Amino acid sequence: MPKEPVTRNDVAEYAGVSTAVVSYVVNEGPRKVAPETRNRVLEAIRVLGYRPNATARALRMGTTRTFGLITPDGGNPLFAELAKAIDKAAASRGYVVLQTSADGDPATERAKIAELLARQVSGLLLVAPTEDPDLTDAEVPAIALNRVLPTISSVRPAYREGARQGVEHLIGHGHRTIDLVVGGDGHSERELGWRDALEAAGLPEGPIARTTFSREGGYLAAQSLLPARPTAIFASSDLQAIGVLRALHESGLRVPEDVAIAAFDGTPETEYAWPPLTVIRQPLEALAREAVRRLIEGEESVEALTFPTDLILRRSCGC
Amino acid sequence: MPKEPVTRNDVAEYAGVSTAVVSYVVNEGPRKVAPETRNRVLEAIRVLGYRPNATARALRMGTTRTFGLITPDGGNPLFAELAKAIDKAAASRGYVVLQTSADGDPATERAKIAELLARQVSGLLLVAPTEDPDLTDAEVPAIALNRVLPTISSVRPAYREGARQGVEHLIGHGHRTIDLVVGGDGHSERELGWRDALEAAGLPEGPIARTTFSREGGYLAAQSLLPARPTAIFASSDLQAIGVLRALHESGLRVPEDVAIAAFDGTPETEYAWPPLTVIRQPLEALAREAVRRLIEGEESVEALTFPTDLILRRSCGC
DNA sequence: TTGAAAGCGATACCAA
DNA sequence: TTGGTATCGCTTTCAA
Repeated sequence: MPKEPVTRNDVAEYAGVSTAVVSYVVNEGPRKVAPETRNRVLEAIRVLGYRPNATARALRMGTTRTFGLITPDGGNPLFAELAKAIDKAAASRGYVVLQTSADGDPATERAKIAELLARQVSGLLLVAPTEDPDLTDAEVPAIALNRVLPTISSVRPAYREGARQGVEHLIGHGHRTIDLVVGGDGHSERELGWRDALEAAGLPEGPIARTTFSREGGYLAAQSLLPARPTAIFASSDLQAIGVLRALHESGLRVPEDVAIAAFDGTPETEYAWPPLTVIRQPLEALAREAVRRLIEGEESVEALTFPTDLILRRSCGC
Repeated sequence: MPKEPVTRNDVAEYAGVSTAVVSYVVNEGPRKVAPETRNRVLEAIRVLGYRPNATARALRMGTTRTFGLITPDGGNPLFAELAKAIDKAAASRGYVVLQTSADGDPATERAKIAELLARQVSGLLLVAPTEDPDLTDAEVPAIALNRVLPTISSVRPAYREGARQGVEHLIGHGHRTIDLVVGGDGHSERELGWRDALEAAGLPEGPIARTTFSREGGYLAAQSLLPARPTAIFASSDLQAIGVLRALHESGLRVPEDVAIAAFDGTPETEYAWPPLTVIRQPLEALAREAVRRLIEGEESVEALTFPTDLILRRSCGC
């Protein structure tokens, strides 16, 4: 049964002081309060079960201490992990996170951004946004994660270097051709990293299968690659690698004996894939912390900062 | 560069009307506005790029149209899927969701609840809470998902019937013993469903391995079960089943030829496990919709509603 | 050290 | 049909 909310007025009355004093006590400033008065107020707060109204506070202060977070798909394990890291980083600074999915659809994305702006979020975190948002008359800092945009600040993993490292590792196992399963628009940095490694080793570019960033995408891509008998495949995401694994199993191919695999991302799912996947792990915690820091500290640099990845060796590459 | 926010006053001034009229136009009520005046106001809104301040509105109206969502772990694929479904259900009703993780820790859970209450959420969604929250002097409706609590409303999958159905299916494949890998406190409904099925078939209870709701938990549990040569294992969660699979693969056991498996939950990950897992799928969308509906419509029933699960047959059971 | 009061932006009643 | 204004709960300046 909903009860009447207890306000600062009730507390003031109960303690026999003015509302200003209650405020001083609650916020420990900006004026000092006599210890005895302070105790009366504290007692009143306790007895009445008073909880300051953050909405009123936000209106007065001009800040909600709330971030808006938009991902393409909250169900994607990578984004779920990233969201969790962001929540943690935000919580440690006293912020909370309004999280929502945009389904990778530009129109939905715009609508969600508008909704979050109307709610006066103190900052916007856009994970892999589909387009450059129009924030010109927004009073709010924004940062893109895992995608570089012209007009807003961004942080991302060192895609190119990470991919290169993964492919180099595969090459180190003696493979002369490394197939690529890649998502996105064909200008991905992960693809460039794959090229870098091949070129550095004087190897020709292997076959490329372009697809979506999903398990099914990886599965279909692998099916298109298999007739040519690949010996090693690099996948641009975990999910794709999982799909690749399935295609290989169905074909009776052994991993890593017949085909070696490595993938970008490194979500927990890969550790329990069969065989366990060698991955380039995204530094999600570092990305989250830096993004939150920039938002809070109002760092306006549009410079796209990059965070180093981790190569995690497991069975799928042949190690 | 942060700009000055445009307020309703600016719009009123620009349009040459009072602030009340702006409000009438924005909210399409509660008073009628002459078409011509209305157009002037709309024009002003457009030109100035006015966005109503939801914080002020919330203060005035006494509702934020925001839900608080607490899960034990945002990184868990099941909870991520559920959160996504909740976001969708909430968004369709004009609500947004403040999502946070409590790490399955009661103290953290209490702190997060307090934080969300202070922020005046319009409702609280608690996924698998660790304890019965003290909401006695909160003005807010709450609902538990996937866990029944004495003092608050709840919705959950038909754990017992679902588990029973899964185990029955395994029995239908001719297994005379069904091992159980189960998480939680030992009073789980999933365990009861397993018993139901065994009893109905006149079969003795198979071995039980109690562990955590995680991949690693399933892995360790399976290792403890394997020496006795099980022919079928039912896991109380997807994650555990994934861990079981790994243990089986490492032992060189074939699934489903040597050991059949079925599991509760049905997250997308199971479809791409090797072999694909037969699962009891939780009706996440239905759970989310009902939870949101109850919160919005203020249904105070403490009755614990249950939603039917889906048995999804894949390779791991022997089908 | 404490209190009175203005003001954050929006809603909606009461008058005009 | 439109406008003036009290109010939501809180913070903080200014005065006492």
